[in-house]
Amino acid sequence: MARTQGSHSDITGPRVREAALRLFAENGYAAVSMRQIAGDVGVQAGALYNYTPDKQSLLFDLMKGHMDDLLRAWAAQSVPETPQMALEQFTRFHIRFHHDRPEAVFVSYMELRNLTPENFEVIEGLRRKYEDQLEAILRRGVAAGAFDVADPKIAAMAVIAMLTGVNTWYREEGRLSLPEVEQIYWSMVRKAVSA
Amino acid sequence: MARTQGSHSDITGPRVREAALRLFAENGYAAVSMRQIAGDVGVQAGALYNYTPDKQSLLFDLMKGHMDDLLRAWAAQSVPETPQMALEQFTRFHIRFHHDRPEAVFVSYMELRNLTPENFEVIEGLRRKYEDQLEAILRRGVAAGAFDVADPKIAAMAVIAMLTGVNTWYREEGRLSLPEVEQIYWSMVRKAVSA
DNA sequence: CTTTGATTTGAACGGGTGTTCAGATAATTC
DNA sequence: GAATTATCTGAACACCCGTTCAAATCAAAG
Repeated sequence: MARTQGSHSDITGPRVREAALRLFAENGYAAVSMRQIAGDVGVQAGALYNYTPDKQSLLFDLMKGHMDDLLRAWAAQSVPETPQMALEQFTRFHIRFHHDRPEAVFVSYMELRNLTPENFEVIEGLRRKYEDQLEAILRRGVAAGAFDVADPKIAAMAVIAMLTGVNTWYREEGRLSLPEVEQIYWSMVRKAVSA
Repeated sequence: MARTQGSHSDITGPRVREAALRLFAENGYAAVSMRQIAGDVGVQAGALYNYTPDKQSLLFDLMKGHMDDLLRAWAAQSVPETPQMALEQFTRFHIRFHHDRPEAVFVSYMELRNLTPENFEVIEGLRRKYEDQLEAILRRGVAAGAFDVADPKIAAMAVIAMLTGVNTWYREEGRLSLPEVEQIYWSMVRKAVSA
């Protein structure tokens, strides 16, 4: 018995990635077995190897895909006129984008140490690229006299850490809507770097 | 062959916890085996069970110990006169305390999902207790007209996320000393919640 | 110096791991 | 409708897992 009715590469491939993402987010990369992922897809473990060379590549592809999505979505934004507007755009963009894909965010932040050194370098490079976007905004604001931060690089790290933290506590059914959260965080970010 | 010269419970016990903490921080709870921990201590795997009933308790005890240390150290501080001074105290305390024990911090934030539900509840309760300390400071500041935050609870989460982020990038050999980092973050925190 | 009790070993338990692959099956092509 | 190709199964590979426990060893007590 093999190949149940209606099965296709185009269907199984994405389902493998979806199941892996969900299980990695829920239980952690090391705690999830290929057999678990396969079971979730409704297939035997061996079949997974039609879609990934190994477990490590599955993790890496998920994280790389997430970082690519992030940078692509950011690059697709319009360029605001002032540093102040750019910072507001970044704040709201970061909160929304991360809110929309909590599993990918969680995996990308938690499973860095389970990447091989080479794969880690790639993801780390992409992350730095994203951080550089905010740092550039802050530098422009300082140059224009709109912001006052002692160290733009560190301020960028601080702001990103603060914004990413939303994912740890925000619940859809909670007392605040996402726009309200955006507003609260934008207010804090604006003041934190204000001149 | 058993029990090599000079071995004692008082020595092996702490060494087990130290090895477990270091290995959990480095590779993650699920990826570390009892045999690895034992090997690090210089003992066979079976001997570990003189010091912990099981692997889960080892993780829980490390995390519980860390949270207890945190709350005890915070409680030992003097109570400042103004909300502004209290916030500065919290900011500097958090950065220093977390800087001093990066492994315990890392494990306590990364391995929450590897706790049993009951153990998770305990750790989560302690964490909330700590967050409540900051929230109380913010509320007092708002009541006194010194701070302006739309939502003290969320502001507390935001500040803590920002401060804890220091651990992800700070390096002893980096270009900034810890007092300098404290100053930069205090400046941002102060402004972020300012009236 | 013997006895006692704490400490550790080493082997075993049942079970799970990532990965490979020949053979079976189903969809597609001619 | 037969041949081809993509897809999947099921079993096997060598190895690692947390935990238990009788037996061995060592430190301390009498």
